[in-house]
Amino acid sequence: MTRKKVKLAFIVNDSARKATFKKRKKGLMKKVSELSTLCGIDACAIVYSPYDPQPEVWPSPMGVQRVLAKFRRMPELEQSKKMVNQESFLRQRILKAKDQLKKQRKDNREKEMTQLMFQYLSAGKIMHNISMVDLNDLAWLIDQNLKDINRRIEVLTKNAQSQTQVAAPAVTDVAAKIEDKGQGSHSGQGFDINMDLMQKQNWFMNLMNNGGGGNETMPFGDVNHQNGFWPNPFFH
Amino acid sequence: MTRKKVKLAFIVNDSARKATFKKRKKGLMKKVSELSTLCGIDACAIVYSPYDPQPEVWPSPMGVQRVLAKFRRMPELEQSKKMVNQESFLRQRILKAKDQLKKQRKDNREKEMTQLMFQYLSAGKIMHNISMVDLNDLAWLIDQNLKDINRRIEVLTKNAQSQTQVAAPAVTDVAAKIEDKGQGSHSGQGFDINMDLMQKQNWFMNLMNNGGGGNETMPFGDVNHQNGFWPNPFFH
DNA sequence: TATTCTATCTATAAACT
DNA sequence: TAGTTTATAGATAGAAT
Repeated sequence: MTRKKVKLAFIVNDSARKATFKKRKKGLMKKVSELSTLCGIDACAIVYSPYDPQPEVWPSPMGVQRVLAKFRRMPELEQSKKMVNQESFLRQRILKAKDQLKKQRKDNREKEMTQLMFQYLSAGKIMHNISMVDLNDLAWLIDQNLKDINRRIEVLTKNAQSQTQVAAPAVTDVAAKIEDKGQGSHSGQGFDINMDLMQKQNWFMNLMNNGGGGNETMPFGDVNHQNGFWPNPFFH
Repeated sequence: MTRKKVKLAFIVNDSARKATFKKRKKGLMKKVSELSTLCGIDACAIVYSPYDPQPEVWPSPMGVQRVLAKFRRMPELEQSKKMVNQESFLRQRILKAKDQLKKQRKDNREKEMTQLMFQYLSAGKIMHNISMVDLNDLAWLIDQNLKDINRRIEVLTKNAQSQTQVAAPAVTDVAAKIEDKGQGSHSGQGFDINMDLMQKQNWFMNLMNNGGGGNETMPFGDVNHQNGFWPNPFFH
């Protein structure tokens, strides 16, 4: 079937519009009824249609009259406060859609970087033609993963002291794989999981600046870094 | 998580009620908005809550006033016609629930009989302590299956004349399995897929009446049958 | 045209932050 | 308490009857 997401616009086809009207009016009335019952509040709805001279109302003519009276009793100015009108309603929805787009982009970017990360891990060699921006994000992602692993290690360490010796080396092995194959052989050293963020950033920058030769690159160099803040790069 | 089906009743917990109110009011307003846009009709909603002295309305104070004026202009008697009030609304829902229950029971019964049918097929022997009612329904079910198979055969026969010889025996084999293992050996005969419904009913009745011995039971006997109508037994 | 069916979309209860 | 997330309940578009 592959039902499409409805375009929120007047339905031109007459019979389709009538069918939709019937279904949605019914759904709407049910919603009003539920809202009123669940939350114990006064509410009413009035719906006019070309299919019937009478409006359809909820909960009843009397109920509507009562709520209307309450509404009319209020000064005009008060009525306008806190109200949901069509314009502000649409603005809200647009804003929400934008937020969702932003979030989606962030998620996509994160997936992209994860894929890149696994390419590094499985290919076992340095990829060329990767932009500075990608490397930056990739570094951030790896850092996040290491943090997660460290948190996990802490938990395990607390739960069973004997497991510390098993869990910790597992982490350094994974990181070392990038380092060893890509850089030549610093194999004895492993990846310092406590190395600060700046150092890791620099490692990636050096990797980048030294092109593909890479044999003399020191992965854990100590060159200049601009500031002490490493923002989440996925918030573009 | 296993979210429960909401009981449609006043939410006693204050914070839960407020949270639900906010979510559902927003959802409701969206629904009114969509109904109005999609179907190009006049509609309004007014919601009072203890959380705000102002009512929340849709589409706007002016819009509400306009719809209200239209509503008030109508004679009282007219207003009451075709209206959805709480009572008729509930009656509708109860009726629908009853229909659904009925349908569910029918479905359950059909599944039960299907299971029974496969027990016959796989156990390869006659089950005892099966009620007349069950046998009746089972017979109906098997008959339905045979009809389906025959329809299928017809289609295949039309599509490729050569397939007739392959498809037709497959049917008789399945039916013969019940017959052979259960009854002794009438193996050469097979199951006459064109046998009329009455004959099948009688076959089951005979099966029933002859108890478990079953060696001398003629499955396709021709004894007395009360009427020529075999209703769908699942409509209890 | 109305009703029924069902795959899919949407609303939202409950858990989590 | 309010906002966010996630999985399920509910609504409904489009097709079939």
